[in-house]
Parts: sequence; structure tokens; C-alpha cells
Amino acid sequence: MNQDKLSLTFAALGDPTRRAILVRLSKGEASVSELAKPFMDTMSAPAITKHLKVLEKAGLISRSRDAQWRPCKLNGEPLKETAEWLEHYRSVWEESFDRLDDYLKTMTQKKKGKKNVRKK
Amino acid sequence: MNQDKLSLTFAALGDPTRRAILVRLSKGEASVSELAKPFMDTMSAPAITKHLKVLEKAGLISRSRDAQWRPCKLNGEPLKETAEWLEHYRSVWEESFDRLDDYLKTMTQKKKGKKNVRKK
DNA sequence: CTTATACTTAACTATATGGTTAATTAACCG
DNA sequence: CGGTTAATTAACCATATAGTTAAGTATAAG
Repeated sequence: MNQDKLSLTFAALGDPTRRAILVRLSKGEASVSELAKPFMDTMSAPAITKHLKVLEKAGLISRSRDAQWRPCKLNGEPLKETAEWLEHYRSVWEESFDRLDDYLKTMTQKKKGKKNVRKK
Repeated sequence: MNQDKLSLTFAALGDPTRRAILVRLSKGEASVSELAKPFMDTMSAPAITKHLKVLEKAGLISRSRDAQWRPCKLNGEPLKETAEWLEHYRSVWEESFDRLDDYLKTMTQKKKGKKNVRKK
């Protein structure tokens, strides 16, 4: 099931219903039925309960109790950690222009053929 | 299978083996066997092939051909998109201190009881 | 006490995921 | 040609995921 925190978070984010729930929660606490409302026509209540469990296991939400309601609130911490993981590789996507540039230079040179890519 | 791009990317990132592969690729192109090396003792070659397919379907890597080798290279674009999705919610984790502050204020007041959270 | 509302649990189903071993394809090397 | 290396495909398996319906729990409200 991939126990590590990052994996749980990324996996939880890998579902559009769950991302939509998080977006809603970023605007403030909400009860389960409030969260379920946009999906009422396409999804049953137990399905939402399950999604909430996934989010809770990933630490993305926490839940309290208010009479028969179980208000959910967003916990940003795991989002922060995934953002930090990605940030570590920002150079990869920012340097893509540079690498395209390198590639074009290599192609227009066309002196010695390939073979300089692999080492093994 | 969750077709949308973001879901595919997040799901692909939800596995530590695949993240390790991406980390390796951020240091430059590599053949499949190079990528497989750190997992040789715990995982078979076909398992790596499958992980690479997941990464490829998410657009995170692209593959070329060099004799019997199939060098993989990282494509940062989807990482950028997931980072942007997360960035949209940066305020959520940055404001957590403020919200804690609010909470403490509310608790020390302790005048009118709860019930101001839910609307439904 | 009964009923309605909010939500969860249980049991089940279908498909996806992550892994395996064995066989296959493809290219190079002597 | 025959062998070796690189990687994929096929067939299979166990478990996880994402959903369902039906039943159960908990609280509020008449």
C-alpha cells in the first residue's frame, strides 16, 4: 500500500474527486454532506466516506464531531511537503529550454555520431 | 484509470520506486538497466519496465533508441503542472499559523458556543 | 418513542496495480 | 552462425482501489 508519507499524499492527490474535495476545503471547513453535494448525482455517500478516509490517512484532512455532523478541515502540511519535493526538481522544468538549445546545437554540428549518451 | 493528466502524474509520483527513478533521471539520461540497478536485489527487470510505462503514460519520461538500449529522459512539464496545482494552495499551509492563532483566540474568549461552523 | 438526518460499516464486484517467472525480440560481438 | 546483453511481452497472482447497495449507528427533533 506504500506506507511512506509522500507516497500516501501523492496517491491521494491522484484522484480528481479527492482534489475537488480539497479545493472545497481550502475555502473552509465543511460537513461530509456538503462535500458530497457536487457528486450526489454521480456518486453514493459511502464513496465519499471512502475518499475522505484516504485523505485522512494521508494526513490531508482531519475530522471533528458536531452533533451528527463530522466537519472536515484541510491540513496543509502534506501539501507543503509534496510541493517541497517538487521544488527540488524545479530546475528540471526550468532548464528545458536550455536543454532544447543544447540539442539543437548538437544536431546542427552533426560531427561525431551519438554513443556519448550511455556509459554502461 | 483516471485519464486526466494531473491524476496520471500524481498517481505516478505516488510510488517511491518511480520517484527514485525520476531523481536519477534528473541527473541525466539513463538506460533501463542503469535505472534498474539500485533495485536489482529487490525487483525484477519487468517490474522496472512497468514502472517506466507508468511514467511514460504520465508524460514524465520519454524514450529513444540506441542499439539495444532504450535511454530514458525526464520530461519536466508534468512536474511543473503538479507544482502549479499545489502552488495554488500555498496559502493553505502558510496560513496554518494564523489559523492556529485564530483558534487560540476563540478558545480563550469562550463566549458564544460553537455552531458557527456549519451552514447546512 | 418514533422518525428523520448524517454518516459509516459490511459485503460484494469489477478493474487496476505491482509484482513474479518464462519466453520473446532485438542488437551487438566473436 | 551462435552466444550474450538489453529490454519487453505474456501469463499469471495477490492485493488495492473505487464503486455499489443494504443495513447499522448516532444525534436531533416532533
